[in-house]
Amino acid sequence: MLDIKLLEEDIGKLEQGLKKRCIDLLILEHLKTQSQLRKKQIQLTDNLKAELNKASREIAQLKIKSKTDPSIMDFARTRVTETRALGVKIHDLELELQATENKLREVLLELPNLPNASVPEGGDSSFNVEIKKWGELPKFSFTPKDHVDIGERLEILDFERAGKLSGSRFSLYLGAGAALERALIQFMLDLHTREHGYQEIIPPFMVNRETMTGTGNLPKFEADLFKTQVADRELFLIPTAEVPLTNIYRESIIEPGRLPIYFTAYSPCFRSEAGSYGKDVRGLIRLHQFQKVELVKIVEPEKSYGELEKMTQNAEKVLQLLGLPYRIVLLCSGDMGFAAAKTYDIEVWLPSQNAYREISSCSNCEDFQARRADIRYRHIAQAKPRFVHTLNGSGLAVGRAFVAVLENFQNENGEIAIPKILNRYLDGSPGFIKEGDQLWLK
RNA sequence: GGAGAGGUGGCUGAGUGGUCUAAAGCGCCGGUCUUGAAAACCGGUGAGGUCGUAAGGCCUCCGUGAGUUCAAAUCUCACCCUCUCCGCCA
Repeated sequence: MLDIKLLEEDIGKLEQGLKKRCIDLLILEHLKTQSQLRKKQIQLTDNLKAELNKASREIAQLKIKSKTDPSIMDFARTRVTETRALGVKIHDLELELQATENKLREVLLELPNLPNASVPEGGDSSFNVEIKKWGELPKFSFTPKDHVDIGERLEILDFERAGKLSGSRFSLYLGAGAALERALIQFMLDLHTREHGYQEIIPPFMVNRETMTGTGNLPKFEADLFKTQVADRELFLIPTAEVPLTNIYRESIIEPGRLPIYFTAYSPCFRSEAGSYGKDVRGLIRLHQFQKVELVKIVEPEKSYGELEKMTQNAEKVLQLLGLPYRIVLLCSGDMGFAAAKTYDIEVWLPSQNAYREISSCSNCEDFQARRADIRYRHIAQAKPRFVHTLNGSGLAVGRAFVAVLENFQNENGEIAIPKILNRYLDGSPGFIKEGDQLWLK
């Protein structure tokens, strides 16, 4: 959520940022009108409330005095009658004020975050800027197969049966496939907790409306989510562990010395993928349910951009250790997510597509989510609370890492050389063949 | 699913219609004392909104929402959450 105070304090920043986001600036006029109306209504009702409080105290005094002096009773009754009308008036004004505040909040909740100054301006992904490339692209003396062909031949993936169970855009991992997916998860979690200093969390995979609103998934993107309704209880399946992790400190003030906070979590992620019909329908690339290891940071504002660089490096490290070639792209303003102020995408090389595909997205949301979720901190004891900055990144999307391993490390026979870093998780697992210190899927 | 108890400031906990402007203790901050620290003593100590250059004033917040009343932490209703016991269950 944007800071309404920017309207008065730095309208230029607001205009510039929203323009970069391709938002019609007319909305600002509406906000200004509502904001001024709100202040007037507050002043009016607060003054009347002060009057009411004063009258009530007066009546209390009169009642005490009337015990010794009955002649005051009539006067007290008159005062009560007079004050009654005041209460009714205040009630009406409060309803009006509430309506104004609701309208204001509705608009604010639908406005995206302002892009950081370093973010390139542009309406779509063609304006993204490649800033780094890592690794050698594999050279094949044959036409590389895609992960679906490889996986189904090895009998570690079965999309037909997944479709029978749940419909399109679901996956079924079998045997060594399931073990490989699990090994990737554990490898990523171990790396982030042991080497990078993240605390591992197992969060709820279903959350309530407030939690979804805190990270910015609601109210605007309800159509992207799976929702359950049991009795009168409404719950949403998380589209990423970012949602529960970031909301852990919702509506709280973090005491001095606790920041920075680093969380990592494995979770399944559920996305409706409405509006992506026909896109990536084949295989593991775009599913209603996929696995992901997520990174979340809660930090002091001054440090958030340094933390974004570090977090991106933490995600890169996973690909480096797996030996998978990738590049990093700085997203332009039009391609960034709703809550982000700056985003790096990490894209892994997929031979079957002859292209880099997103496998991680690392964002600094600055105080956008903190303001929505009311997450504050104290720099020192007694200091006035300030909003924290929140960051999130994939570390990594497990299914896509699985795809990248299958496709980059295949040979002509459709056999897969497993990255050695996974040996400790897979050595001895059924379906893996060992040659020297090299594990194979054959 | 059934029965019962309860939700008050950072924490413990008092408060059953009007000096509640929320007691007390703990914690925290500052000070006195001390070579230093502890103890003791003294003082201070929540969040948000709004007006104001400021000092400061006013308003709101006792799980959430609605209601009764001139006046609600306190009374009424609904909901949420926590705990205990029973049932079911991994």
